[in-house]
Amino acid sequence: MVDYLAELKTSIADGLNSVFEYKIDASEIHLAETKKEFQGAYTLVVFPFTRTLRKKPVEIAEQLGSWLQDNRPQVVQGYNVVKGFLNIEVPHHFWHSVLAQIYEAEHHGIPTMDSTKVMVEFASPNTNKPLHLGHIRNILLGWSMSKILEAVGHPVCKTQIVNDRGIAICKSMLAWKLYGDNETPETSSIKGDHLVGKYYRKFNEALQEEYLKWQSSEEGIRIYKDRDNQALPGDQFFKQYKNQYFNQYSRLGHEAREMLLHWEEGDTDVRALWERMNGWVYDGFNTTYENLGVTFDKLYYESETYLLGKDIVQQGLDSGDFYRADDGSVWVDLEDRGLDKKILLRSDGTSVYMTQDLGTAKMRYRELGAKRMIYVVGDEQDYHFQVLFEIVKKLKEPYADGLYHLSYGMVDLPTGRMKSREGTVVDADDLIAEVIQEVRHAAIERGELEDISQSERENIYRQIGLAALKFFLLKVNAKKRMVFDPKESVDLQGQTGPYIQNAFVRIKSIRRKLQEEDIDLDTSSYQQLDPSEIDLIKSLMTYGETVAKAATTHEPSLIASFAYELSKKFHKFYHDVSILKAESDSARAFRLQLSDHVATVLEHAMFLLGIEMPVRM
RNA sequence: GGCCUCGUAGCUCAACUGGAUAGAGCAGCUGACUUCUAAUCAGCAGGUUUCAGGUUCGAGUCCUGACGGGGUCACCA
Repeated sequence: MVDYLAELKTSIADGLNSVFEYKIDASEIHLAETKKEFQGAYTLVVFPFTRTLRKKPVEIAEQLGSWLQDNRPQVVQGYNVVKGFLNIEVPHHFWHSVLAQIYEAEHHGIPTMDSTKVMVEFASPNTNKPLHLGHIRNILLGWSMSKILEAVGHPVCKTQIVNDRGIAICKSMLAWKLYGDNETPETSSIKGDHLVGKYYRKFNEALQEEYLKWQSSEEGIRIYKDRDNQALPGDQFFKQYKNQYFNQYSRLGHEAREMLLHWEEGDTDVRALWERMNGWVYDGFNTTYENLGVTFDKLYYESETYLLGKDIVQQGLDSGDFYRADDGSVWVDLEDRGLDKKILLRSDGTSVYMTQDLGTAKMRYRELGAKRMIYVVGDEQDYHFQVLFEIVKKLKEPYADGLYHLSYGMVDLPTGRMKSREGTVVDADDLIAEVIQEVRHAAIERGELEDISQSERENIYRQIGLAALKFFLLKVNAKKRMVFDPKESVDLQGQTGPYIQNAFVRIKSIRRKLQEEDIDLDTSSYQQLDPSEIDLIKSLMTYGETVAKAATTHEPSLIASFAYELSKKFHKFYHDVSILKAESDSARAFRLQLSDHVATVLEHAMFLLGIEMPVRM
């Protein structure tokens, strides 16, 4: 659909050739949209040609413009030159044909780029506590990325890896055993993941209490006296020492580690408790996922993958890519690639995180046949993935070039980082409930939707609330750290999800008014388009390439920006011209077609973000 | 400290990868609903793009350095 632009580029290339005998491929010509303070639709920057043509920019632009107007009148209606910028005016009949092309285009004009299978991993929760705001950003980014990749032709496998084992869940289990009094989600009516999180907190409280007592015990006093840095005050010393205390002196620490050992040995009781409590957590997570509107195609559990990767280590040793240290540990040296040495097997032969990830990648490649794998993980793990990918390259795995870390920035609060110790972590379930509640309030105040059933109304509140939340998180460049202001996230006006939904609802409302009325579909006699109409068409034309770009750059925020811009232009159009009471039948038909298409594209763009569109609001 | 990363309006974010007078939203002020949904539109105000150099026709964008924030440098995950 961009046929028009292709035609324009070819014309420009022809012009450069005939006027200046300058040969250039049309694909190398870069056109920008003309800024709104100037006349014209598209702009060619002629500065780059000045050097080879040895002419002043204005001369080049003038001669080229004049040639285009004379020799390609069907493409270029007029032009003007400002400094080195050639602004090109497009004949109105082109907008008609462009709209028609857009209307008929398959897949909304999104090009099919690649049909390689790709795996996207976008959730990796620990089972010792509920999901929070950070997980939400992670999940939404991954979900959107999956939809975008599907839109350009990839079969996508959406995966989750559950960190279901380790010391953390043992802490929750131990605390539950000690203080739980057999409490279950049923007896307490607490959501399963929250209940397990409650005991995780309980463990840390108990540990802290125990630690404080220890600090004034004989042993504690002795350790403090013997500290290396004598200048360090007590509270700071003990803060630093906590980890060591946990591992060496703590009774609770000892018991938790015992439990982990029992778990690894397959102790029936421990395993039973583990399965039971993890089961509660999964029920809880599933509710949250359902509320967020996300699903997964394949689940992986760390308890099943944590031993993987040892064969890869062997393979690396055999090929000489890895080496064994004197104490038996296995390492990889990546210093020639600007990285460090990294351990892959401990001296006792057990695997580390990296080993596990190597094994999991290989397993996924075999199982899913995915040569491309995208890991949606926070930027604190940038280095880890850099190393992981380098190792895979070193081993020349067939999927080595298809690995990508979609790294996103942390979510901060206006008060700073979320800190579980300070209780500032924004809980996922609470947050979802709050945005919906906010919408309910606003809707009741506006007195809208009173004529429909309670359940329909609630569904719309849910759609709007989630749109506000999701759009708020997705409009920001994924790589950037962002500030989450709870007040702003429930905003329903301005640059928000509901603003976009509102544009859609307005169109649907017009459609409802039409009923069975006949619409004259002949739009050709509508000649003089309104600027707001041209603006809309120009936006619609770019949808396909926007999606393509979002796919290649792994950047859902591009879709969010697009949807916002398109809605903004629609609201302006809606305000400036009358649709149902248009000045002529053909104007009316034209505007209806245009509006319909805006609705279709908006709905699709929002679908790529994982946001539903209500028909009323 | 080494490496990575970010720094744009009071606040939250854009800026088509080097193009015109740096744009939106929120917050503030002013106007527009008997009209197709005002969850909207129009306007005012708000900037030395952290600072200092450099590259060139042209820099928020590229290079060097400084300052400031964040991350990461475990036989943790």
